[in-house]
Amino acid sequence: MIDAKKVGRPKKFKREDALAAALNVFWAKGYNGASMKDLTAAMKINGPSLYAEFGDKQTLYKLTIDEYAQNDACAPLVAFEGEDDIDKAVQAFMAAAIDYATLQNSGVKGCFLSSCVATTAGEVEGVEAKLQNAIIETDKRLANRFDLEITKGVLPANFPSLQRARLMFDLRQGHVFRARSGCDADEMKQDLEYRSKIVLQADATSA
Amino acid sequence: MIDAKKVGRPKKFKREDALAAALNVFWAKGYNGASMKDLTAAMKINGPSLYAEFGDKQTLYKLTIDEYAQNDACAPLVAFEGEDDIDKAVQAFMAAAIDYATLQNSGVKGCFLSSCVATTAGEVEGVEAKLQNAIIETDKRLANRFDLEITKGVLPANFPSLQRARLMFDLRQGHVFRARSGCDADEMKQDLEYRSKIVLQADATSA
DNA sequence: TCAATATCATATCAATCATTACAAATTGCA
DNA sequence: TGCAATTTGTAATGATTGATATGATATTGA
Repeated sequence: MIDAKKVGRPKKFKREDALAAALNVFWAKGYNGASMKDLTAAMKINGPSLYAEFGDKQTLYKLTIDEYAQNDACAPLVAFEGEDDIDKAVQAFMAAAIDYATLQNSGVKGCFLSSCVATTAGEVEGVEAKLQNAIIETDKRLANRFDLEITKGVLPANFPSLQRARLMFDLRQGHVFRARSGCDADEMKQDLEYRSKIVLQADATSA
Repeated sequence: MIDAKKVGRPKKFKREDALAAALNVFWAKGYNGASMKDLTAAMKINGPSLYAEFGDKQTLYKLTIDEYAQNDACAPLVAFEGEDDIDKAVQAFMAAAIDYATLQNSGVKGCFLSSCVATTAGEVEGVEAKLQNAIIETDKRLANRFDLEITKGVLPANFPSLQRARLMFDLRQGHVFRARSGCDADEMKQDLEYRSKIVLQADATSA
């Protein structure tokens, strides 16, 4: 079933590679700033091939949003979930987010969703829902790890998982906005230890 | 000197009103998504008049960025500085930022800088510097208030003003991104009391 | 009343936009 | 070897883009 030989002239591109290239173009120039000429050039694909494979520009755009949400945006989450110690895990999440926002091979900076896609939230149909979904899912996934730590006894039973998940996510938005604006990664990482502490401290709601 | 009568046919528009209208168009559609047709219609101005008054589209865009940075973006800062009690002041800042990101008369949501202008950071010359400047100035202005509270003895002498200023600013980015994505204002305000607490607590760096 | 001046409104410019016909090219299968 | 199937490459589509050239219109000062 995989890569079954088909009749007809073979494609010159891999769908996933073309999609990744398109993502980079949209990330760098935004939806409206990216022309079909920009896209076909970066994707190494012809106009007709692009339309045959991805529909039209708007459909391609939404596909790159899904691609980013399912892959790229997960990198910090994977770092978060892969670290055993919860304090190191929080720091790893933030460090990964900062690195990802400043060290892209393509040279683009920031977060595709918050620094680019957000612009089209009111204009391109369905984008607002995609953003909303990405936010909710990330909040949940972060909170799940905190819940796990509660069951393990590392975090207290009354630890407000979702509240702290939202906190982590919002701090991330600050980082990626700063990154898009040219802020230095190391400068942002200076506060990491402190920020991890406030995310995890148990008694902030009282006092 | 003010409003001096000049020879010639009088202008039909006020510069500041036209600029505010242009800001709303860019805010809603982004720089590339906003056409000159959109702009002239919203500004109630003719093409040639627009070019005579504001130069070209890019110059107008940069003017709206300055306009926003000097006026709109200051609203939460004014709320922050106008409240005597520091805890209430921090909450007022965040509440104002949330309100401003969700209750625009024009219907646009989020923050113009982080939800729209950021997209053009790498493409439109000078925008990255404007963003960088806005960030640094806001950080400073927030920190100044904390420094004042230190001299008043309300906050301890070793209170890390700039660190907490950055924290406040980054939390704000989370709020405005959520707002742009359609998140409810009241939902975001639920965490305000807690978030103010972590911004102001003195002993988070130790422990 | 009439120049002088400045803005308004309309029409238009070349360039670029997203999208698509059309024909050549490349494959599998009969 | 030739046909059917599929993609590629080129070129062209009409629409829209940002920006102007032109002339009518409105106001001031003499």
